[in-house]
Amino acid sequence: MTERMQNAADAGPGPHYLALRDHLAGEIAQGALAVGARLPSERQLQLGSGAARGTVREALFQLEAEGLIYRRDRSGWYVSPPPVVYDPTRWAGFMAYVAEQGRVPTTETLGKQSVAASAADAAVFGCAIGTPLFALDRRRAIDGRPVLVERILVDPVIAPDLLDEGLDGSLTAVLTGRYGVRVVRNHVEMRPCALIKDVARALGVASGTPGLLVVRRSFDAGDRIIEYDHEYWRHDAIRVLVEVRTRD
Amino acid sequence: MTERMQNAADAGPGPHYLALRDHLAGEIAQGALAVGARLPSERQLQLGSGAARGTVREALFQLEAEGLIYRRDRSGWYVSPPPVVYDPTRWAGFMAYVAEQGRVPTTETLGKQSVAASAADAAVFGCAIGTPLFALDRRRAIDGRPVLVERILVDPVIAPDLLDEGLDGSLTAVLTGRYGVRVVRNHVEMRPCALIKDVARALGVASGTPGLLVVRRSFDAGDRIIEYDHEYWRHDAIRVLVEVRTRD
DNA sequence: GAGTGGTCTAGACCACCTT
DNA sequence: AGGTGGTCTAGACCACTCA
Repeated sequence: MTERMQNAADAGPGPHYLALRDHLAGEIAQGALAVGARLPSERQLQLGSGAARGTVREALFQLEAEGLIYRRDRSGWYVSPPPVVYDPTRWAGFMAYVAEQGRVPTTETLGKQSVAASAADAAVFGCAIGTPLFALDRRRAIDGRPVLVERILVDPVIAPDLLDEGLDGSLTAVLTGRYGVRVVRNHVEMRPCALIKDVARALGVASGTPGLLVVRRSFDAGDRIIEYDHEYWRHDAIRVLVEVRTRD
Repeated sequence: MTERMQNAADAGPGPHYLALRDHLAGEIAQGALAVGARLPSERQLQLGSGAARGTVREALFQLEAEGLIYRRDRSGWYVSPPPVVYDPTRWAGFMAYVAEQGRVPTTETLGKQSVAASAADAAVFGCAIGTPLFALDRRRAIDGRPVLVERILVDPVIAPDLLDEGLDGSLTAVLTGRYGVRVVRNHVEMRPCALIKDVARALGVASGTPGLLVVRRSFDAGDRIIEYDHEYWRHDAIRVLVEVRTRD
């Protein structure tokens, strides 16, 4: 379907950068450029295509936006691995569902600290601005490639010694096992965004790379917020899937 | 949070295009550039900033990727209206949930025809390749601004005279009211994509504009597929929200 | 240190939208 | 017809990665 709707009318000549895009996309589809393979350098593509470097880069940006390739800052362009499927209705934690799909998940804690609640945080936690909250910054990778960075906020009242725990696994498991918390409701919000500044740096991507922002809020039976999580994903690493039974 | 994580370390000078981005983002935040307002032309921004036009365009692309502005092909750059919230678990149809949010939805039928099932379609419908299917192409707008184009496939066996119906409203309503179909399960898949070719043209955007692809499949109680829908959204027009009660 | 992508310049012509 | 964004060229220097 994507192919049918978006590749119709391939006939016309169109811009040069789209011709180069089609050429590279073809090599990826045919396997001449395998998953994870590095593309020729921009200057080599320039020679091969006779275009200016800016035009070559436009073709590469197009493929990046489509999720076919990605870049490692100042290292090169590479063919993207297939995305993992994320189902917010069957939330099992990153480590679990990535492993289930035959991939190797890893988590790295970038920092843990106590921060003062911003106005927005205070609204979510129902506390006063400036109230201390635990903030956990993590980077997660699939098959060694960083795919997201996240910041999780937790109310210290719920997990007083959280920052002393091992936090490279499932945070939900820690909250459940160690603090007896029971999550009964998840609220998940998603939107395309651009990865910039800190986030881009942490993921090793160029600022402005397209991404997906996933905001998760977990609540217990008393509707207390348990986790407030912002995940910045590389947009080509994730596919969201929701399965819903219509209520009668 | 977005602000906290992404705007930290604003101190450094950084690239010129990010400085211009910050300037324009500030004007939008402060309301100096109102929602729907048109930005100065690229050449005017060039004069104001002393940068080359390519640099100005980089700043604009950045803001576009963040969803703050959008372009009308060869007309200009405009401040994006706020997104509508889409909740696949409370699926009520585009016309309904857009109106609920105080916006004005419209639908336009671009074409309706019988097409032969592709290999992918055949797999979804459980039919042979080449089997005739009804295809409905529509464009939908919010407050007059086109936000998505879609192609819906329906099995003629389920709705034999579908193409003779009025199809500018809710298709699900037609299938339910006229053909007695009952949808009990929805399968929704989402991923960032690039809007290219036909889709870009139909939305009046430049090829390569970032978008969101939503694929919906509806099933009845007998697990027969009722609707198979591909929606290509402008990425700044939609925000996905899922609310899930954890099963016990 | 060689090579890579990241940023930037200063032009140019075109297709298309707007008036 | 004039202005807009879309495409393209042919350079340049820089920050960074990698061997």
